[in-house]
Amino acid sequence: MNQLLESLNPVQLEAVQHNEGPLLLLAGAGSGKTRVITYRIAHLIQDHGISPFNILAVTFTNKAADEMKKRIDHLVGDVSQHVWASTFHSSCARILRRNINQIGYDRSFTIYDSKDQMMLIKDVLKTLQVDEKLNQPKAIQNRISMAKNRFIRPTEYGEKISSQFPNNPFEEAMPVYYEQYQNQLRDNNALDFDDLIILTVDLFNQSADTLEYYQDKFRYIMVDEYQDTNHCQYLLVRALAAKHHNICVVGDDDQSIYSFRGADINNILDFEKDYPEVTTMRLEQNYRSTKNILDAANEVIGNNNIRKSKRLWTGNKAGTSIGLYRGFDENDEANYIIKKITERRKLRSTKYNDCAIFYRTNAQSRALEEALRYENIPYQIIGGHRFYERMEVKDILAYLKLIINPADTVSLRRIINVPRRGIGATSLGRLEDYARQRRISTFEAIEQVETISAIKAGTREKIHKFGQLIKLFQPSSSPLSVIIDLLEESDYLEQFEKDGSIEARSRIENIQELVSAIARYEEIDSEATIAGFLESVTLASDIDGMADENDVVTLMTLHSAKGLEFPVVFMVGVEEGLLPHINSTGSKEELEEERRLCYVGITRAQKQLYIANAMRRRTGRNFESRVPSRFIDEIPPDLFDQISEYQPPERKLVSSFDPDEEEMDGGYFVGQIVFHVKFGRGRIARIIGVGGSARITVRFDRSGERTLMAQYANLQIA
DNA sequence: TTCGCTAACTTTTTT
DNA sequence: AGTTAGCGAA
Repeated sequence: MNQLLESLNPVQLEAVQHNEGPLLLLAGAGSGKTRVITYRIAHLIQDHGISPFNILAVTFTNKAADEMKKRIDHLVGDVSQHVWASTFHSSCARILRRNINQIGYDRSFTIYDSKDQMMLIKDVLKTLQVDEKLNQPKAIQNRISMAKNRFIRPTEYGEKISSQFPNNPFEEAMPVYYEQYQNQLRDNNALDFDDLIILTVDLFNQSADTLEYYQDKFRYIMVDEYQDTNHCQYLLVRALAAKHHNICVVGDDDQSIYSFRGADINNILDFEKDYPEVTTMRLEQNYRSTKNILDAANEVIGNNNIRKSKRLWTGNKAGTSIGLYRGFDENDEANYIIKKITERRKLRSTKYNDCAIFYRTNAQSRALEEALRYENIPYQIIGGHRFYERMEVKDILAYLKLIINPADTVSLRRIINVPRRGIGATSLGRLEDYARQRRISTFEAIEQVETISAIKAGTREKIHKFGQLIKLFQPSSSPLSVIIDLLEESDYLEQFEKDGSIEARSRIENIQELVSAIARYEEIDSEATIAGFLESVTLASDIDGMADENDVVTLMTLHSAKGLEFPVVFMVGVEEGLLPHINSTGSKEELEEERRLCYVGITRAQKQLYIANAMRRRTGRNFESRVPSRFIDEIPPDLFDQISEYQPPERKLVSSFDPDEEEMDGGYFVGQIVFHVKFGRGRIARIIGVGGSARITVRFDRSGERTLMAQYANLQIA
């Protein structure tokens, strides 16, 4: 251990050796904070005789937690497995599985992901007979989540939030929606993501004994990525640390990128106020990136005002210049990246593995994927359509959820007629009416279905059979045996087997993959339960599924990239409207968060950074002209390679898009002969504006002058 | 009453 | 691309 300590720089060493009392560690990007946290834990265990049972380390993703465990294991060996290293959500789920009965929930509760949540909100709106167009479920979901993050209850919502929006019918209705939603959750014995945190805080508020138990258990607490905690998580940490004050939080206000999820940057800025006796340390030496890359990052983030002032420095050499490319469109942008990857692979033995491509929105991955596939470059995409959100996977998971928690009507509704059993919306509605009248769950109504005269006898029998199917399985049986029997008994696969299409085949493969996932889970966990598997699945994050051992290029959003590093980084779509995103340029705060996002992207790069954008980009049906991001202007020009731009080929480009799309291109010119479906042949007289919104005036042979919108004109070029 | 087909609409970031 | 509303057929 002592030998290990020698490898730390003075500040890192000081942080590792600071054991008692609150510690605020402001750790810049690439400053070795994970190293500090793991060494600190190892130091506590080995040199101070602290029991690993008394240590809680909270990270942002399960992957980060696993990584941390691995590194602690490396330092101290097997005892490391007793350290609680997990995410906020997983830790809380674990606590609630033990103690939630103290606050009136059943310990077999189900955790709803955001899709389940959405179903429930839609159901609430339907019951209240509210128009979904005026009161969008997504907006409601957002409001509720934000309220929960701020520890605001349905009863307090009106006073604390709605009152700030006078004469806003939507805001005024919110308390009702929120309350109904929460009631529904409770009736279903279900918790959403935010409930995991808020109910743990409730538990601690209501039971002093339980709180004290966990305070004493977690005498040493470490929170990573503290800048991304929300108010509710702050309350949780504060409660846990209140007795012993051995709380070490690590964060970087410059990397706070989750305010849309309720992250409160004040949690880090105000830590010193909460704990007056706090020791604050700054890790400002960057070990990750070349000087050029770090200089670019520093210059960009220097334009933010709301931050603790600091400047990262590095002893690393300047390295190569930053590549900047302005492509013709998203396909050209993708081709540039592929060219660079292939080039590097040939010249300097860069592996695919070393390369990552970051974008602002998931939709941007499409063009990149197509290009990579065309060139046969192996890649993995993090996020987007997650495996566990695939329709067929969710169906099977819903079966499992219903087996362990029959009160879960969201899952019940999902599968009662999947595969088709001849139980339609009308019968289901009658079943639910019956349940509502008797104040029983829908599943209990199924058990009494023979007595429901409103449902036809034939359908009653079908519903009864469905009930029997679910009751066939024991919640306590081994997950693997249950899923195998379930696939057999439910005839679920038959619908795809009959189909035989590629799509159906891939669905069957996905279910097989789910079975193997359960098998793997059973191998790892000696106390495997269905509930445990479902929990690990629901709380898994995109990043958790990332494989670092395969030689593939990795694609992900800038948000997902946080905490990672790659030798070669490509940032694409660095344009106004995308980064900063169009929806986040309303306020100074939002814009600064976009800048931090850009900063996070830049600082992921170790050796080489490429920044790319496009002159025009396809948005839905149309093309839009795009302007380079203001963040590019914030990088000193001398850090860039010679700036390259799309060069139109001599002859007309044989493009990869189909002719229909080509017409919506701004590639018209005055004097051009064009054909219109209705107006026939004509010559372009004037063009006002650019891109899809341009107005083109055409002098038609038959019908005279007409002005058309470029995007709708549908002109054939002669 | 259930089911399958077509057409329209939407995409910021996520535990 | 994936969901959803609406319509006609079984």
